[in-house]
Amino acid sequence: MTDEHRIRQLFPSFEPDLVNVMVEKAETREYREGQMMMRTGQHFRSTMLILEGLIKVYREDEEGNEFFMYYLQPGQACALSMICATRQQTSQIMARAVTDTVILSIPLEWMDKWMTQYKTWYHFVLESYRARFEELLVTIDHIAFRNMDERLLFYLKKQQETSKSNLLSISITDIAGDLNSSREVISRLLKKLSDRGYIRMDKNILEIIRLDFKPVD
Amino acid sequence: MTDEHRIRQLFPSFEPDLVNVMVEKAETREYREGQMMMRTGQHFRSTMLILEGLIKVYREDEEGNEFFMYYLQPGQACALSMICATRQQTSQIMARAVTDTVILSIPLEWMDKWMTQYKTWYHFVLESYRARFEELLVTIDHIAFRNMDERLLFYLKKQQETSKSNLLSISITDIAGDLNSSREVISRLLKKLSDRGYIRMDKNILEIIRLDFKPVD
DNA sequence: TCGCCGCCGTGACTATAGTCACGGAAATCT
DNA sequence: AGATTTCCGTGACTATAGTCACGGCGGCGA
Repeated sequence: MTDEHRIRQLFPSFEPDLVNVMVEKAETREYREGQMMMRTGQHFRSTMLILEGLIKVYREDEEGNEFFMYYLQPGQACALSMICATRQQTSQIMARAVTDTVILSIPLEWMDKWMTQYKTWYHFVLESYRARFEELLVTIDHIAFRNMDERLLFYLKKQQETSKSNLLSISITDIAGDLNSSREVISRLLKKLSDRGYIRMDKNILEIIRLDFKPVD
Repeated sequence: MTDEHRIRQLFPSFEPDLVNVMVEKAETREYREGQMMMRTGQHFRSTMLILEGLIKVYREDEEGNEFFMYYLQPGQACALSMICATRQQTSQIMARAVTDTVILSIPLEWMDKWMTQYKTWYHFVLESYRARFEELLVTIDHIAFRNMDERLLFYLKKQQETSKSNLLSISITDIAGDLNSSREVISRLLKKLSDRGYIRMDKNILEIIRLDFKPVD
């Protein structure tokens, strides 16, 4: 499939002229599973659209604590890179390829020019940013107001949506890392969820049965 | 002082043409101390620049828990209103005037037009958004990684910067609300800070002595 | 086959923060 | 002045989550 085709499919809102110039000016870049794509303090010289794969965006503090923020999937863009790029600022987040990933890298001078030139690009950028902002707000709600059990349910729901499957093959240790908790705590909570019939755990596969109800004690 | 003068002073980056058209198209609006300026779920039909006063922006969940996010001061803008306005989305945050406040209200059709027309406006909008985004990231760091005592210190530091004074006249109950904690907890922590010479508390005035060191046990 | 390693489960303990109950001090109202 | 309200401090208790120590299990390479 040509790049042009792929862009049209993943970003249907883009006007034809924009797609054409994008094919010409942007460059595809590939990352292998597990590779770091962005580090705290790094400067952007380009922004990126995701064509293939899955990217995990997270925050890390000085002591090395990680905190999962959100995934980026095909058809989405790294909002932070877009804004930071225009202002020549550094990022405060980390991004790692979860699976092999292909992105479209757009040099910041074009990113900037297109904003005034293509309405669809302008709207895409703002909407990307707004969506991430909302996502952060929801995240804040959770860590500020919710207990671990609710946050775990929400996390599983997101994983389910992202993978489009009820069978998750994620390790308990990883979940604990994503939620900035500890393995033991998550292990116990999963047991509780399992007892109540929300999930089933067999070997290292976690099956989601229903996440529609809040856990009540 | 004329509006034009005030805009020039508070937003020195704006190009002269922009200031002129802004004076013509925007309208000033006033809010009294304590008045709500924005509610969850409300639609924006305009964006706003702060000319005078102090606005508290916070998040509220279904059960009425409040969580302080940041203050908006003269020379700043409500980033969320800018983006939501362009996409006709609703807000997920609340804003209340802390003191009597004057804002410049800009209908969204102009806000949108100026983005392509005035480079300085375009950069202002993006930079406002980026700054708020960073602020949210820092907030997430704190509630995810830090304990209450550190968060309290950070909170006091912010209050100090905002009020440009070492004497804060905020109640303990309010601090607890802002940090989504409880009065008793904050009371105890403040006592600890006071014992260690970071602050002094006399009647209902809190004097900040030094916030440069981390509290160690 | 043996030993190592990564992942997991569990009991016991600790730390942090939230809750409850109470009483005191100061301000405000009538 | 007396009553009411608001804010504050404190001790005691509870809940939630993090930590420690240990042992089990399955995979995998030497």
